[in-house]
Amino acid sequence: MNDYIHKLKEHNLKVTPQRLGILSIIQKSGHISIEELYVAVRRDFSTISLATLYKNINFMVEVNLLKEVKIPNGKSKYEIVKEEHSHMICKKCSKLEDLELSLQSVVQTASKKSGYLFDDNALVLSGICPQCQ
Amino acid sequence: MNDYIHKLKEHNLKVTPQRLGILSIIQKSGHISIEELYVAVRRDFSTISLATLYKNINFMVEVNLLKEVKIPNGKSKYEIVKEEHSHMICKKCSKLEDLELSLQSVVQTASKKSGYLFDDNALVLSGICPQCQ
DNA sequence: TTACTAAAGGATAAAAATTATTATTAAGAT
DNA sequence: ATCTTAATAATAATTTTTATCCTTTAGTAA
Ligand SMILES: [Mn+2]
Ligand SMILES: [Mn+2]
Ligand SMILES: [Zn+2]
Ligand SMILES: [Zn+2]
Repeated sequence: MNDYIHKLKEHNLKVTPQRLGILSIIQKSGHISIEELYVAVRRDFSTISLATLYKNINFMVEVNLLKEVKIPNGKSKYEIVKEEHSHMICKKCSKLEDLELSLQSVVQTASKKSGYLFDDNALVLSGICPQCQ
Repeated sequence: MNDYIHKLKEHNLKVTPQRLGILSIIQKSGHISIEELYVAVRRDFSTISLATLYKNINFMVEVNLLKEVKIPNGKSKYEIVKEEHSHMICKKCSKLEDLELSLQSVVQTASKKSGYLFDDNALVLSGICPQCQ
């Protein structure tokens, strides 16, 4: 059936229709902001509370089911956690896309240079997408 | 004298004591959040309005005198614009540090792969700093 | 220097974003 | 079917950011 059920239970979160609805919309959209998400979720759950949405987003981020993507000069978007990846954003159309890119050598260089032990990274490249060029 | 005077005039912003104070504190601190900045600025300008602070930060970001650094799981910090660089943040002590690192080959690879034309990037590596290890 | 003008500052209200509270509902367990 | 606890909805409160409006001041030019 739905994989979210498993993921939720895995993290000791009860499986509610609201949570499944939220996750399904985030999945479908790829990346979505809180406001966009609220509008979308309300199409399925007209009475859902904004507080419920915030609480769930926060929970899910805490248990690593969701990830916040911070956008330069823009509002954060949320996505379902998957393999580590970077992002590209188009300055014209504001489209946000995934980018699979190995940062291994960069991270290794950084670690050697600084003495830090890194276990996470966030890279957003900004520019103009092919369609907008 | 002070280099900020030149930078402000360059961007058609009037040179006020408040602005010089704000810039001087940001410079000294390296990276600073709005709240921290407000506390610090009020030591020099006890009556400065929070609105003035926000307005100035926004202006200065717009004219590229300041840059906002968005931190994963944390509040944004601001810094004086300088050469392009990346950042490292320690998950234990929350210290934020600059990291000079060439992303040229990564950006080039990304561009080839995606067709985007990139002119900006934001990379934050998260981990444990040497002192906290 | 003085006077003028537009921009900037300060006080405050308003708006937007997020979190807290509390009574009701419902998921998961027995 | 019942029970217990967590989740939801409604709402208030808090926090963050922006707008308004009046006063002050920086920059300019007599
Ligand atoms: Mn993504
Ligand atoms: Mn920096
Ligand atoms: Zn585009
Ligand atoms: Zn540390």
